[in-house]
Amino acid sequence: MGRPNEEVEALLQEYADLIAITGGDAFKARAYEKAARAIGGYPADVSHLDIKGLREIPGVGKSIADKVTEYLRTGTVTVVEERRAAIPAGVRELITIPTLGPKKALTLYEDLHISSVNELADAIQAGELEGLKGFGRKTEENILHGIALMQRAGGRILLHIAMDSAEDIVAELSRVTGCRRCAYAGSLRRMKETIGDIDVLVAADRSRPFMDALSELPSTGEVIAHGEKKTSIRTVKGVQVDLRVLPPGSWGAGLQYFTGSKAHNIRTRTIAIRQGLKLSEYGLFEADGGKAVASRTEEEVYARLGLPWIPPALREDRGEIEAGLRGELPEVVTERDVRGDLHTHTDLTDGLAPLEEMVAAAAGRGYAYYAVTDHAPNLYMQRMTDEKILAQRERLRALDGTRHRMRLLHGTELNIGPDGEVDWPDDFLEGFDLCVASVHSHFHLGREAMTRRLVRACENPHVNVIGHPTTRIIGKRPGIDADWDEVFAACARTGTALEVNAQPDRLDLGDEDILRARRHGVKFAVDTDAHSVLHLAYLRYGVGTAQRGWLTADDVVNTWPLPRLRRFLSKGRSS
DNA sequence: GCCGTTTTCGGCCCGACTGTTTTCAGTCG
Repeated sequence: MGRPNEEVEALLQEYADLIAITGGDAFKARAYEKAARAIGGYPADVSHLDIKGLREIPGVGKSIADKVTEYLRTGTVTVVEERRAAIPAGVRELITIPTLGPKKALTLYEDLHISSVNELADAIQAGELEGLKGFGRKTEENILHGIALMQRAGGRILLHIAMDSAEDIVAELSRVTGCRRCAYAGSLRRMKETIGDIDVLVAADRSRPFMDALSELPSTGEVIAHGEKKTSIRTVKGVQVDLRVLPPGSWGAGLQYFTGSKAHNIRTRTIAIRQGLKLSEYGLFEADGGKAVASRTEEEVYARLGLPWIPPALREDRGEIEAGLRGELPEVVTERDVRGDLHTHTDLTDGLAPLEEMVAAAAGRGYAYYAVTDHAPNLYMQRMTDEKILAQRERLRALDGTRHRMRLLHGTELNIGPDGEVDWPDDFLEGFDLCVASVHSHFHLGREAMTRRLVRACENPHVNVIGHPTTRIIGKRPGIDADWDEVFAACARTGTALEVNAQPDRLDLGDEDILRARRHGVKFAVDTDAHSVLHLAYLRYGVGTAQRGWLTADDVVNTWPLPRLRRFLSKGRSS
């Protein structure tokens, strides 16, 4: 069930929330938040650290180190339990609603005894908030909107949460005697941005040991169904997992069937029918007589249907069948193609790790190049100055080439102001190897103004990548409104790449927008926007999203060799 | 609660925006 670091991070974050809700010292709450984040992003396993080791983590002092130790030893922390007893869990849930923070949550709880999102929605509908101090009509609207946004995610979970659970379960089941194959399928394998439930497949002659093993995992909270062919459980984190055990001979057909999507499978089954065949999770059979013709591998099943093997990320019935039949399936970009990350942070701004550690971790991933792009001054809270970024450049140049010959690029993440302006003048920007530029404020300009703003940013001769272009946060904040076709055209015209931001709660651009942008001839940068060493591994989600957008390596500038990338970054200026 | 051009306690990411106020509190990035 996740790394101990994540458990501790969640616990400390919860404690911070509880302090905030109960009106405790805001700085104390922030101290816990900071420590939570630092522990979550800390490379070493906290359960292997003693008090001294824990206190070496930035933001962790005596008190927090003691609480972490208490948690690791006993599984609980007394003071956290006390606060939990005082505040129902549902009250904490309230602050996950955008625009609703700890103060309003406490008012709702104390004055109206509201302790869940549903109760709040009902109370607003019933007009019970009228007259409550600080809650006007507009606030009610915003809250209802926030709740709707949350519910639209429909209990679906983010990709990386599902992936962590799925990989744990696959690892566990793979150890069970008799396991021939084990893998996750479904929307997770297709790398959809949110996941409803996790499908796990096992190939084995006997199903019982696997059904039992899943039911008995420590991460299993509740067994929903326990049968011969299928077992469903809910993890302690509330994620539903469906396990199916297939005869080894049916592995390929089963994997194909349970990977979906439904729309893709309808197409493959229709093709089978037209050829006098029948396709099911057990194999491809002759319609009359039922003789099996293919089932061992996915390749075999697709081949018998006259199709090449189709990468799971493409299986959405968005033209992949037709392209496959024509032999024009794109060779989608893979993680191996990526030569470097072009958007990353260090502890000079809001990253957790120092420059040297991020660079060492990047080198460990085998990158040919790596860009450091800390925040620029207009994101005031980061307190960037000319002196600080230039000093970082010195440090970076000194490190350049010392790590497996990986080349370092010095960049920055600029802020795109409401009129499309950025933080520094041209002559200062000239000194960077590349500039990412992103929207961090003024999310509610009108469509026209927003479009003009983004186009102007593209036209800046120093802006190379538009970071997280829509600024959406999945399940929390919709993307900004702009005439995207016009923005995409501007990107193509000016040689500005669009980012596919790999943070699992962003995945921005998303697959649909990528497909649209690609038609304009835009180039892309698949970046992690890493704020810690661990985030560098999020690249896989960005690549998955890029694949869902049908991108090839040629579409993605950070798969290119460095000289070609540098030419792109010069935007036509003589360098 | 953590941290320190620091040894003992004061400052802690700072500014903008929104909505509810009528001078400001709460939330967000």
